[in-house]
Amino acid sequence: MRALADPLRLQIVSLLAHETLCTTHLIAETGARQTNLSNHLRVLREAGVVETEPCGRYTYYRLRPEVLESLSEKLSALAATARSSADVRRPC
Amino acid sequence: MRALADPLRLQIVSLLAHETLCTTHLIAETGARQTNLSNHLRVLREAGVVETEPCGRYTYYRLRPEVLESLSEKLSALAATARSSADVRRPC
DNA sequence: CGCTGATATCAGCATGGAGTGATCTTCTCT
DNA sequence: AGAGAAGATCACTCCATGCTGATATCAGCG
Repeated sequence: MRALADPLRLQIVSLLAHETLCTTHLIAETGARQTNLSNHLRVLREAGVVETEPCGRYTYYRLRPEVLESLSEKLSALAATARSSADVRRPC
Repeated sequence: MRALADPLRLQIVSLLAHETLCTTHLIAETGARQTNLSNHLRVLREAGVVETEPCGRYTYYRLRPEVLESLSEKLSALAATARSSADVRRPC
């Protein structure tokens, strides 16, 4: 969750959802500095949201859909639980 | 996203998914201070994740499943897009 | 009414984390 | 080998935000 909570990181994830890109493309698309982008990409990498594929002197970043899918299912399950226990209320 | 990115707030949401609670219960369950909890509840309220129902001198908090559901669908859509464009790669 | 308990708000402090510039490594090309 | 580009890491600054204590508000009860 925290990895996706930053606006720039969410933008990166949206871009990567459509195509695999390397850092240079992401710099061009987002307008962010290289260092800044590299930091955010590290966060996404350590959270398992993206994976890297070195290709010569470029580094391609690809989204890992499983992670998003898994988070989506967790939220959906929470929502379902909430719906089914809508009338449960602990008395004071 | 940002509203759910905090661990304490996520805990609150998990608790509220099972039953509607008032602030006193949440204090007991989480062990957090009243002020702290009230601040987080405000964040969740302003994000539309929870809604309040004043009941005498108590304030009950209830989860709004639509919001979680909507976020879940957005993530799922992103994952689906990523899957379908897994082989799309912009050349450098 | 005043007291007490529930909850919200305010102001201050402290820390995490985002942004930046400088530097280092590694790859490619000549 | 040397130059230049891609990209990671480091060290630093600074701001957003989480936490706290004090205070305000309001409902219920004697």
